[in-house]
Amino acid sequence: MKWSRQLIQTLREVPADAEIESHKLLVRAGLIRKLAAGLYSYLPLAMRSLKKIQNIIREEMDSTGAQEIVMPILQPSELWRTTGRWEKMDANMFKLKDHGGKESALGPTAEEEVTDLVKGVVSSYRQLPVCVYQIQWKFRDETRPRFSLMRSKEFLMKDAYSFDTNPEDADKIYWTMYGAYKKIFSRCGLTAVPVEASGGDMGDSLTHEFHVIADAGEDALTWCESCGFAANVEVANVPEGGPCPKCGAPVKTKRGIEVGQVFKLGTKYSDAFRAVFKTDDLKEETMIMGCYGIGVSRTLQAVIEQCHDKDGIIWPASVAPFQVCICLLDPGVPEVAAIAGQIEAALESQCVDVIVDDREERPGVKFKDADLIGFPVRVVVGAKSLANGGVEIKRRADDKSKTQIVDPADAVGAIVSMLEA
RNA sequence: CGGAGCGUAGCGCAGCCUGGUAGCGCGUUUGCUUCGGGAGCAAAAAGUCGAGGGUUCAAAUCCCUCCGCUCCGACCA
Repeated sequence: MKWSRQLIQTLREVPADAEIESHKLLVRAGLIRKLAAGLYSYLPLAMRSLKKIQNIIREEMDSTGAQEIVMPILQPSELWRTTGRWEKMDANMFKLKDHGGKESALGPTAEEEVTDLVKGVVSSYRQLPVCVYQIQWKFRDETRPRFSLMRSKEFLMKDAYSFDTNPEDADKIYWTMYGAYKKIFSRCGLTAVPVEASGGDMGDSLTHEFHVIADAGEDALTWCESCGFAANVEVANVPEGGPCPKCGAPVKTKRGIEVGQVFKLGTKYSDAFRAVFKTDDLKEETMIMGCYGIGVSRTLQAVIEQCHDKDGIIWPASVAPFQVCICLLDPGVPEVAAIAGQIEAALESQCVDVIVDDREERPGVKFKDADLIGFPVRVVVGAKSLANGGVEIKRRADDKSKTQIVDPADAVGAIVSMLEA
């Protein structure tokens, strides 16, 4: 991929309306642009990362046996009236009418929609348990959108819904999802911790939120380093230095970005929709539900909030827009360009995402931009590097002293092992 | 939704108090010189000064109304 043909525009100056580092970097590195408050366009670099996050989510969800579906964003009001949430969530929903006056909402979530769907498809215990998920744009009429993708009016969410015949199985899938979430966030390069949380209007008791610890986070957490207890202050509001509800040791307060949440819904929605199934002894029982959300676009920002330094983003290789950037310092010198082209082709043949900075820019500009966007591995190919014995390779996360000079013939192997490190 | 601040070129800003030809930096385009950590010089393009109304010979500037954006708080399935 040639940089000169990509829609990438980095900014030297910090956008005036950005407050936190990840927001500044999203804009400065050319990942997003604002349309209006809480509404952002995703440029190609952001899309590449977003797709990688989605694919990690898909792989982990699929491996639990969950099945991907997609449901309409536009949801008729009757669905919401069935559970009483048409009025209850009024302040947070974008509502609209069609030409005939029929009311609908842009989906802020999909418990009603999925319950209605599964109710129509499933009628026997033989079809259960089942777990479905979608990755779909969601809409919430936030009174105060904040920090770009962190709290926006339109955002990408993975929402999964489980349907079980008995509480034991429902419990099992809850913890299966809990485990899958840990893997998903870990594979995205994030340190995300599950904390006990409150269910809000969603359903009953048991729920965990997954938080990326960050000062910029919107949620306050009670944190015990002695026994590992962690909870949203909504459920355990213990002042800093106060006794831990579990072990009595003094607790700390931290802030977190909520990137996911798992809920046990029980029969709140299946009762409302009469989502029932036939048992093997011909009785009718109500499905037991759970729901499991991940803020996909918010996760993208959380990665940046957690992985950056003064020079820019430090992408984990798994979700970087490109894994490797080849800084071609003398694009006009045919032999130099040829070597860059050979390395590019060899990397691509090994399914490594690579972008070649072939722009007519001075070296300093290319280095600054490579650091700002934060490609995990930077390769420098130039007349000077070749005179010094080859090409330079360097991990973004390391300082300059870690630069290696390798023979062009050995570059691909060195780059791949650097990516795996 | 309450409180505070801000809207001037793609981005960052000055000018407003004290009304009188629309400015600077970055970015963009062209040329020359440069060329290993955001180069220098020269030239150029790009603005309904957020919108509407008012005052005035004259409004980016003063007055009124509205809209938008940001932060703090409330809210957050």
